[in-house]
Amino acid sequence: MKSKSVERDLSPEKTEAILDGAMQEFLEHGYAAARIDKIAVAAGVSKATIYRRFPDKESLFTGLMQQLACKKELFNSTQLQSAQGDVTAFLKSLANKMLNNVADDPQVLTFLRIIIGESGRFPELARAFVQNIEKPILEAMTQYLASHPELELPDPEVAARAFMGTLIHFVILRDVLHSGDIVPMERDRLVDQLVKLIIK
Amino acid sequence: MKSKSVERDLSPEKTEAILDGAMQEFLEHGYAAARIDKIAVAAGVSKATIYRRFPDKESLFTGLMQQLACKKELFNSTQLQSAQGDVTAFLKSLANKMLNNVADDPQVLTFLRIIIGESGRFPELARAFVQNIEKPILEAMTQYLASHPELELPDPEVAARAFMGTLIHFVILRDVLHSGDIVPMERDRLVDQLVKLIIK
DNA sequence: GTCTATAAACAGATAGAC
DNA sequence: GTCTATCTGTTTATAGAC
Repeated sequence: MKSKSVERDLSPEKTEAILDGAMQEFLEHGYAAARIDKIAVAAGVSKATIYRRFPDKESLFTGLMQQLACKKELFNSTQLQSAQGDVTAFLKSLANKMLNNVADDPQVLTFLRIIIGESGRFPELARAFVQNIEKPILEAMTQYLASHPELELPDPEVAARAFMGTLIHFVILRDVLHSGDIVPMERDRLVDQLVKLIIK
Repeated sequence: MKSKSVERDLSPEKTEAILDGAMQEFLEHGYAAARIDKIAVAAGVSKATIYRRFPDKESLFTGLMQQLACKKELFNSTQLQSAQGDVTAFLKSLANKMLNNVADDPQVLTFLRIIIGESGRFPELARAFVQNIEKPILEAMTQYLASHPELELPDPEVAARAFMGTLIHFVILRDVLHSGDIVPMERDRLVDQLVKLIIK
């Protein structure tokens, strides 16, 4: 009665190693081009050991990605931690934290590529990402903006979307699509003017 | 002296059929999971006929996608055709046209998935997309906003990015990531309030 | 120039030894 | 429970016939 569902006396260390290796391989090559063989090598186990815990390649992929889509740490480290200070300063610092978070971490970019790239074949994965990552951020932003009536925002929810959408679009162009030089935009300028646009 | 570079007396009809079949297959399955076999069947030719014009799978893929990334018709059918009427009405109609364009055409969504999903392995493809699609739209938007000084926009370029970013983010959440029900937002409401946010 | 048939390599999944 | 060796089906790419 101490085993959870299917897993039964399987070495947790190897399971962890497999998930690590799978993450590396899937993030680097995507689903279709990822090789079970490579995952086994990276994890330091045999393929049979992988197939003892995961029925097939697809299960390994979805299991891993669903797990990743819940790790909020990956994204919003600082989720509206302290709504102190004036609104302008707070929004700027929030935007900067979000941009730093992806700029520093290439894995976050790769993760975004996979989520969007595989959203046609793995819609549930995309939905889990939105449910666990995007939705909480949007709701917190809306809440924050709505709690400041002096801003006189006619629609805080749309304002939150504009804020997030502008930043994400910026990241997609600059970092995901490698086009920071094609459509150049100073990061500080974007943040400053975006905040002005929202709160004025 | 009438052949262009490598192509030499190859049936243009079959080349066209191959590109059509390749588009179907690549858009549906992505690069790695696409099968040359399927492309040949869809095009009504043999695999050898494909390999006579394209050295390998990768060339076929990049050639096709680069071509697609130039077909602006796919996207902004109406590119600021007539800047007539008041600014509010014009921006709303522009936003609606953009949203209609992707809502109606699942191929556009699939194309976006591929561009982003493969941007790690095919950075030049991503850059071609930005150069030919995103950049012209952003520049035209900036130009339009800047040509209306009565709006008193401190930074038309950032305003244009906010406008585009909000709409694209909306499309990504609702259509690309299949999450319109998780983070619901009435389309007309978003457009109306977004325009207000920009021009007021 | 195009097709049929095939080569050659590979990848997902498993049987059986330990 | 884990590994080695292998099976089975598949896939890119090409050689050779027409």
